[in-house]
Amino acid sequence: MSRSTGRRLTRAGIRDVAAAAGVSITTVSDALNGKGRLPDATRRHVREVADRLGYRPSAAARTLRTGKSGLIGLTVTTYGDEPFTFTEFAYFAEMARAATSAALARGYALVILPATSRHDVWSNVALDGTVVIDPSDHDPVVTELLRQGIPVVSDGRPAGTLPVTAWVDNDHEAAVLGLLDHLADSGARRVGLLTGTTTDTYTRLSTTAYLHWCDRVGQDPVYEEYPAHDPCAGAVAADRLLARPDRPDAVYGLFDPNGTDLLAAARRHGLRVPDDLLLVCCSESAIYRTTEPPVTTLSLKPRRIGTAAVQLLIDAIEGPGAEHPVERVIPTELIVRTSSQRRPPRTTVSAPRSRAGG
Amino acid sequence: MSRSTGRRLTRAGIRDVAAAAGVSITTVSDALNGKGRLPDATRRHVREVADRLGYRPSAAARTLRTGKSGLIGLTVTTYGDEPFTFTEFAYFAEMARAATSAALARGYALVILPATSRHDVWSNVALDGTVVIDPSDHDPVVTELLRQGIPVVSDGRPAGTLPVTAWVDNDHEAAVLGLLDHLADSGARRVGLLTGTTTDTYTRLSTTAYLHWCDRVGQDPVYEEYPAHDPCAGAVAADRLLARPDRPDAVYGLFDPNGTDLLAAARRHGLRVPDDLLLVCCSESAIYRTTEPPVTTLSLKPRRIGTAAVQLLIDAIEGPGAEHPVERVIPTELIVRTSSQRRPPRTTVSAPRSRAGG
DNA sequence: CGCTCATGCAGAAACGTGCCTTCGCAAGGC
DNA sequence: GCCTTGCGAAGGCACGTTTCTGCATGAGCG
Repeated sequence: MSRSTGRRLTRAGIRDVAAAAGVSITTVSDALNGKGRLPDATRRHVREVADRLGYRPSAAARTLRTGKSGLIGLTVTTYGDEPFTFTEFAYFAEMARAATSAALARGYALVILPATSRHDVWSNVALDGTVVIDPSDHDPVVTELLRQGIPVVSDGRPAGTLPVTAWVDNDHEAAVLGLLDHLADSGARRVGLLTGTTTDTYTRLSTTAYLHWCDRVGQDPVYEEYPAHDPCAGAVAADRLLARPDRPDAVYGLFDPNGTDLLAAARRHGLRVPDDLLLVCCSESAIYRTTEPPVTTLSLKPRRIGTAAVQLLIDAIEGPGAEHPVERVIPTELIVRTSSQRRPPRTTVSAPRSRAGG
Repeated sequence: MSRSTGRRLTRAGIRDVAAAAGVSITTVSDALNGKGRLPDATRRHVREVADRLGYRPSAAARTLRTGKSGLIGLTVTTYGDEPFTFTEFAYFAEMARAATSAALARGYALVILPATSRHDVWSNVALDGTVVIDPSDHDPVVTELLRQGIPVVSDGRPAGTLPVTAWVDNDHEAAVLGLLDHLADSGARRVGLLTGTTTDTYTRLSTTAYLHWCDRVGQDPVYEEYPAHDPCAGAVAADRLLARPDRPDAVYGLFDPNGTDLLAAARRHGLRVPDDLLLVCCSESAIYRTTEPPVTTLSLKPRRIGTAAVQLLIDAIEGPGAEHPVERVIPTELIVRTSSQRRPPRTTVSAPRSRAGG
């Protein structure tokens, strides 16, 4: 009745394929999904008819029936109201890219969602699991997802006792300690830090590692803070750091743009890099290969982070998860360039924990 | 029967809310969605019970019933096999960020999908519409989507007669012509081009605009091509360009990293910027504000592109689309810095079509 | 008083799959 | 000749929601 009228108005459904092929709905479903016991002739016939009608199974109906949507959420952190830290630092872009690639390779697609609790949009999409970036201690979104039985993998070790399914992170303390040792090996007498006012785990761990290192080697800490989400504040903070009476002769910048900011500040203050000032910053950008001089960078390996997070998440989705959260630590890489070497370079790439290199 | 057993095994459904509130399913649905004619007392009561049970409507069921998923696809171009151009150039990251933000503001979420026809993953997600980046002439994915009645908005004016719902683009010819005029105004005698071997619309339009300009001013074209997806090839091509016997005294680089590549190449060749070589590149990166010297950049305004594309798409989804494709041209912005000025700077920002600036 | 009409709510039909159950039928063992 | 076995395929329910239709009830009105 109403079915015969909807000829070209609606997309072809599994019923139409069954009718056109002269078989039942079950047979069509089994033939297309490779299930059941059917002779190859029937399978081919059904597939051919389905192709001819341009049949596409309804993702919504399949999701409703099977409970699996093939969608993975990826939270993007928001500073303030509107803007998303997506390209603020190349880290996020690289990580998202790797995560997208890894998800697609296993038949999943990524959905970009805001870390803030935009309730309407979160509950409007059926998620098989979620990757969250640096969740806060008692993140309401994460808690709600876990309550619903949806696996959550965190990029960044959760601070409190947030019961995530798994987490991936670098060993930030070890990375910073190794990097500071490298600067000291290069002849640094007083190492300064350019850090952020934000309270995220990365900033916190890196800063405390710096303070511990200063304590260990008996140096007074010399650091400047600025709101990392403000692209202009970094240049100002770099200037402040180099204008101090206790000016450092080596600086580590926690954020991606700090390298160019510090280079520009050094030029303004008449400081030569690396002769008067040693420089390292944490960055994933390739531009530091061609700056004048090339800048030593600490890479957090966002591609490996993103890939590992998605792999762990899909493993948890497809297999029943373990009781305890799975932990995976990704090693960092210190890419040594001219800016942190007072003597002719010995090696180009070194591991972060090479402490015995006296 | 089977319903009473699934107490905590399954999430609370609308039935459970109805039973707990002592009303019918219809009343629950109407109360939560603000439809129907219900007294406020009933509405509040139902909302309260739903909250108490932690009820979350099933996105899959809603999508199946209403035909709207609240999901928008965003294609990412792939070079070769695996890698996605996501962070290759800051353009994509900025554009995706703005698109995500605009979509979320209107209650939609973005799904990242590969431009190549990964059939399984495309048909596994229910899309209300899609934004495609620079589709090829007869893109099979776009054709299939349009056949299913799904709106498609293109970033980049479609080359052939691809019947997209709408498209957003810059006026690349005008931008390049204005930029070359600016270089000529600054005293350039022979302007070179660093371009790509790829066949995408942006590269093609920009290159032909350059050739037309050369033809108009009576200059022999001087250009070098390289595969834009290879991050190392740009530095080599920049070197080639400056090593030519007919070395240009001004260069425009089509891609984001070309600025640093050309600066490094100029240093190697002993050329001072801007005294011996004027420099402009197309980039969205903030680093060119702090390079030595700061580099003039052409911005394609990816934030406005991404926002406009999503706005047009959602308009097409929610209102019945017009017959003819909607076209929107976003103006570019030439951000003039030291690298393209031989004389003391007169202005910092100028419109691309300022030709009467003798 | 009987008729209309607005109000407040319930019943039930879809939406398009996946899968569990059943069922016919032909062949083979007793 | 009857029961078992296995193959091939059909019937029908369930997933959880939206929404169309429709039934009571009480008030307004001629």
